[in-house]
Amino acid sequence: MVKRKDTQGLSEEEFLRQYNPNDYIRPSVTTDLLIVGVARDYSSLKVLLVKRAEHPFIDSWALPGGFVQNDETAHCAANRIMESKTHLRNVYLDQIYTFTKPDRDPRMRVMSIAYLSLICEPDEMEESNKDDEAWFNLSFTDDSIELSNKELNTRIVYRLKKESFKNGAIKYENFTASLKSKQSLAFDHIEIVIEGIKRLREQVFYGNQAFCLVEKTFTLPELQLVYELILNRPLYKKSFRDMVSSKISETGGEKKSRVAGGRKSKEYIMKER
Amino acid sequence: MVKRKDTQGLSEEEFLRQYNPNDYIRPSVTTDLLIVGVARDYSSLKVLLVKRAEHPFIDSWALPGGFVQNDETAHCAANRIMESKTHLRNVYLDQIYTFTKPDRDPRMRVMSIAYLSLICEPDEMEESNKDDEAWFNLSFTDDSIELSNKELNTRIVYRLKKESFKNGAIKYENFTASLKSKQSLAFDHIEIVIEGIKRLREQVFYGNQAFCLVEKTFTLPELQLVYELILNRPLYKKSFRDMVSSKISETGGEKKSRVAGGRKSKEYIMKER
DNA sequence: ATAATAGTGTCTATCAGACATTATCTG
DNA sequence: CAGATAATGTCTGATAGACACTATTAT
Repeated sequence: MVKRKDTQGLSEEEFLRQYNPNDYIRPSVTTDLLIVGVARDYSSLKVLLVKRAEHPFIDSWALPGGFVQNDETAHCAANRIMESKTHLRNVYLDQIYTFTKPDRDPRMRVMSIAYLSLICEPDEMEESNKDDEAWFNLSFTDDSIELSNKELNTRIVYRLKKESFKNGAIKYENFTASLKSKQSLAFDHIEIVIEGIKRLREQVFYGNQAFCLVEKTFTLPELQLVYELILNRPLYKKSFRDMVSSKISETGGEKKSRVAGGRKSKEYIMKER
Repeated sequence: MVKRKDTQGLSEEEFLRQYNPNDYIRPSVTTDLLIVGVARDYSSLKVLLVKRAEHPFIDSWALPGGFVQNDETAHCAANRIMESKTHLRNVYLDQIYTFTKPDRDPRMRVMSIAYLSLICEPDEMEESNKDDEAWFNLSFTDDSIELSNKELNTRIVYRLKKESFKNGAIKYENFTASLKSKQSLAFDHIEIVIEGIKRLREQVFYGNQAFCLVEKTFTLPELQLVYELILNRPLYKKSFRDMVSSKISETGGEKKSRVAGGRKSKEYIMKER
């Protein structure tokens, strides 16, 4: 086979030798993680935040993240960061969006590939409340988004405004956030939170993401609470049970709810296949 | 307000001055576009490909793309590339996925932020068949994906295999492609095509993407054909019309279909709101 | 017994699938 | 009129919403 020469009369080996990567801009690339869990009493969703010890945004809370290294994909980097923060492996991890505003980091051009992670580790969660790493309650309505931690006496609140713009022929709804509290999230991380939860809401009814937020065996009241937290609206018990019935099977076991009184719940497990 | 010093005792200005961006890997970042249109006779989806004139993958067909420049977002870059290729502005453009395999470009580390674009320009399409830029027919089944152009006598065919893997607690279906033709797509662009069409299929029923692929006014037979091309299955006429009825309104006009015989179609326009 | 929670039954409205029928156009 | 295409009618089965009712537990 004849070696094909290009427009400058170079073969592939010659081309690669003379090629100078510095002719193009080369931003730094990080992976930021929206790690979502559920409070032990199913009263709210939880998000893991870390307190920045360095400039820029020193002392602000941020999503855990880090630079993508040589010889690893962004997904590998997300897994690596995930394990270093939570000591969990093989958890749900899905690429959400890549954020590329030129000024999103004051140091230099940094693009961030955002990932959504869903975990169920209620025990780990409580004990891991260090000073620089904590689980925040997440509340996300149409008007506002709030990340709060009582022990740390910290509230991060943004007001949300729905804006619609055109994308080609079709209308597109989007949230814009404006800070309402003293504390704020570092960088553009509020946008990552918004985009991540939006995607989770869109997918949870047709996918099985909710099952990542409960334990391996679970009761239907528990699973329903998780759906309700994600969708931020109450669901009818019967309709919900009909909806999930094809995805689950009984284990035969029973579980007592944490509250006083009431009948025992049947225990279920996610159906294989 | 007192300037906050970090762990090394630096203020923010001092920190930014001593910060060295070269401490981290900095890949090149490109935007690649899956530009989708529809054949004038609604017989197939079309994808715009460009023939590579340089190494690597010289003479292979590739998705249009380019490096993200300083002071522009990836979305801006996608718009810029879009305009340079099609002379169209304000078309549908949606970020699909960011591809980051370390060896996806033999020259150096290049990450690609992939965008899906939907356009309706049947007249432009035909005339713009240059040697190094052409519209290919796209056929995408569960078994295979094929990009073909009759005038250029070029067929690019991949066999598809469904693979399922675990993402946390849930199963995830994925396509892996293996080349079946002499010609192939450059880089990992087949993965971009697969991911883009997958996303389009998932969204078209709940979103309004199909309206980007027909003209401003359209008939229901035309719109149904577009849905059927995207979903790769026939739809029942009545169910389809019930489904879209809330999204459209009659213009009062009528249109004759291109074929001989048959009743005139009513003309519709997408409902504002 | 009472309050609290878990689980079922059933009616309605909606909607996709399936197929049949009517309407309008060309030649 | 025949053949082709557009538009509509109607039946069925599945399912979400809404609400009522029964079952089981702790105090």
